[in-house]
Amino acid sequence: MSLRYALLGLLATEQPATGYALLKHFERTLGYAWPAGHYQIYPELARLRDEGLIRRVGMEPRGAKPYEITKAGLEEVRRWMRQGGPDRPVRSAPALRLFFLWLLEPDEAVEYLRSEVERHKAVLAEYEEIAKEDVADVRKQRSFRVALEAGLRTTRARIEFLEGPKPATLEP
Amino acid sequence: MSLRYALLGLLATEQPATGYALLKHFERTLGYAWPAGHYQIYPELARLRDEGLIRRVGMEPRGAKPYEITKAGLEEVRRWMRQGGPDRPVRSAPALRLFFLWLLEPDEAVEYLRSEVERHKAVLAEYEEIAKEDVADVRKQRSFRVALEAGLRTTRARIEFLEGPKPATLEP
DNA sequence: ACTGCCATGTAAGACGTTACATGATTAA
DNA sequence: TTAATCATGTAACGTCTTACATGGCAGT
Repeated sequence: MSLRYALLGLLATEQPATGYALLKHFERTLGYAWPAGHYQIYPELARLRDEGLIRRVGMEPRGAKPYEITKAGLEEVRRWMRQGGPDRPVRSAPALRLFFLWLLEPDEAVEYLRSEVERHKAVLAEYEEIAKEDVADVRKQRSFRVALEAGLRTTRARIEFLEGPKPATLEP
Repeated sequence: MSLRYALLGLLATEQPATGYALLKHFERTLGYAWPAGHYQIYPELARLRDEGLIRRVGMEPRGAKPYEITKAGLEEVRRWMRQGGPDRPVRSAPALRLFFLWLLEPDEAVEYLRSEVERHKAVLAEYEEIAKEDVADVRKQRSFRVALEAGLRTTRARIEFLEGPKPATLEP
């Protein structure tokens, strides 16, 4: 049920937007917190429209359909922000693999941890790229910087952990 | 598809175990990385058995059915560990909410961040509890301590972030 | 003409959650 | 005998992924 709030939140931030424009936001930033593809976005927008939480406005060139959030939609997403959880718990396959590192030969485990460091460093580089580009500092967009900062910090913490002296713990 | 590897990994770690015993492991430790309920575990065990990755052994008091991993199962989970991703991306509703903090009044936002700190501190306390109890240090269980340490570190990083000076950023 | 990106949608299947359902054993 | 915990399962429903499918417009 979080996808709808992601869409409502984006539409509250950037008034009229097409499904495609929203998709690009997921690819660039939001997707790090809640990934979604076009196959999910278009049907959900139709549902939100049917429920009166968003509405179609005008028309754009290639059959693009811009939407804006309604008063009811804004109330709905605010309600979600206020009442908070309980949310679906987070699932992470990389975290799961840590439990079973002993199944690998020690050198394989070391190699695995190294590859994880690389993966995280790539993510970090993407975050830093976004931090550079995204100089927008109007009130509405400041939350994006808060979210970005959270991403930067936890990613750095993971890298620190992965580069620490754990491999030794995995010897026989 | 990660649930099956979680089950195979657990069965590799603790030889004969019933579905119920595995469930308890999810509740206590594994669930922080990959939650699962009995409604998922029992059908998946049946599938793994049909595929010859685990097998039934003996019987226990109240209709409990102990399983152990087969050679094929061990190979399968090792394969999963080696080849790594691509995994399904992580979804986090709390991370999503950070993007839309501006929808709340500044004092509500501060209150929300405070409640998140509390939630994370509660998780941290649970991790620390597990760290105390779980003194098992046989080879097979050492990976559990690695996973635990990862959880401790990222949770601490999030608390540090949430307690930092962000609220100011959210003023009008 | 062709390539690439813009832009939207659906169908089938995999995966996950909630609710329903049942019975065995132990401790108070 | 009653409550709690052990122990297993299924059905209906919701969400997510993969694959299929289509057309508009711009640049080369």
